[in-house]
Amino acid sequence: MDGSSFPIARSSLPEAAAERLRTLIIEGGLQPGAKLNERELCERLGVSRTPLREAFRMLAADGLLVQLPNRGAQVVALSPDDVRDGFEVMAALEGLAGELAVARVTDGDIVHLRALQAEMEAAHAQHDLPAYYRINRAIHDRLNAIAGNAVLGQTYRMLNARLHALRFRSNLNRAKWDQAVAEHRSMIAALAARDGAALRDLLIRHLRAKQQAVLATMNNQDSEILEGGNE
Amino acid sequence: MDGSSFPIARSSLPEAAAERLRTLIIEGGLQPGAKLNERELCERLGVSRTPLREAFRMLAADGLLVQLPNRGAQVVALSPDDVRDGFEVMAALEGLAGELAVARVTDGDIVHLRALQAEMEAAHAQHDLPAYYRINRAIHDRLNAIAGNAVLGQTYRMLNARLHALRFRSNLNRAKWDQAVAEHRSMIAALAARDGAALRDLLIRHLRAKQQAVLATMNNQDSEILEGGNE
DNA sequence: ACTTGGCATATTGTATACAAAATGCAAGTG
DNA sequence: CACTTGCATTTTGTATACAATATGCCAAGT
Repeated sequence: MDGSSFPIARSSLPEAAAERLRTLIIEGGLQPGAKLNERELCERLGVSRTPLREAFRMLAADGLLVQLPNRGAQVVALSPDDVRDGFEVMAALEGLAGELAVARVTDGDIVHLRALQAEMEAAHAQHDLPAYYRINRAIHDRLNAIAGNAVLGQTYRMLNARLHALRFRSNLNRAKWDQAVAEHRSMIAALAARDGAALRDLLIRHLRAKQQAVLATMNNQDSEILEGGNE
Repeated sequence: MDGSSFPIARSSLPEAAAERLRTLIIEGGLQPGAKLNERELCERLGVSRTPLREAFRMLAADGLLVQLPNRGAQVVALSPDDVRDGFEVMAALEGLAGELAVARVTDGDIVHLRALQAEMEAAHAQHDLPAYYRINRAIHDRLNAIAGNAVLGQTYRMLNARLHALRFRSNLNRAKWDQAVAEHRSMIAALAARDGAALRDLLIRHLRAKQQAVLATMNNQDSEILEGGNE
């Protein structure tokens, strides 16, 4: 369940195909709602239909695509409700991660997180949005790792994959970005102070802000997103 | 994501096979740690290997079995840590469900839940443990439905499937059973009073109690569970 | 002109044949 | 006698052929 006992490697053709598809979906190479032709994808990925279909099942389980019976698979198109719901659950999970992390965090962890925070502030100062996203994700992943709950980590990653595609499309304005960076600072402070309730609160509010930002962006681009991407 | 838009049916051979395997695993027909021979299962389920393997992928995504590369699939054997972690996440999710449910619950829902509660008390009075489990599950499912968060519902069901197998094996003693029934009564009261914080608290404590019960049972039967099932 | 039925095509679903990898056993060697 | 090494067997992984289902088009009828 935690993956720590896996002997050495964990690669296989279906997993590799799933990974390629995952990044294609998340980074926009495959538009939401696009239907996935098996043969075409077979050629593109250089695999046969059998492993590709297993990859489909994996991604469907992750919620990245839906499989209609006898009608193939298509990239999931999240409705505003799905986004609202997803972030609500993410907020609860992150809140739990915060509470658990406080109970297990070491001084070394704090040092590490402060270093990441410094990197984030640098990226912020240089207006480097991709770097910001990367470091942001690293911080949240780190927090989950500190929480030391394998099930939480797995659930978190799964949900995150689904929502990550959207965050890429959210246009973070300056004020919100400033605020997000400040929130991260407070979060690390709460963790260092071992204040679980405060950290939980901060994380939930942080996620709510992200939720609002993404929903606002979605509504602006709604027509565009809903119409596009079908063949 | 919420499944409400699915035209009519949702059956297919892989799904049917997955469903059969799921119940086999949950109800103990397949022991934890047991390795699944593809050909043998093909004959037992009357399907070919291709759909069976897709069923494997689905169940692996649900965390009900693990797939080792080139070494087949085996029923997951949850460690005590996995159980602890799983219930921790379940508690957080149920807590969220409680909060959300308070915001959306109707009087009709309350009537329905009270009816279920009455059934539960009857089962309890008659020492009908299977009925109790069934109704218990119905109540929690209902609460999740009222919460109206599709992502939460899906995540909940997935985790629940994993832990359900264990709950079957937990030997509920009289005192704990009494307490659980009483807790359900309080939960419905809190919901009727629209007291989200209280309901959240009750649910989390309720899950913690279950966690403790299952963990205690696991430790008692540890040797049995860990040794058994590998032919 | 619009709908409806049926046919041709394309696409998904399943079974199976073949390839590759792992497992277990036996024989040989230190 | 323990350990290793190679072979035979079993089991999993992948490709592909065949079947079933859906899709789109065209024609015929209202």
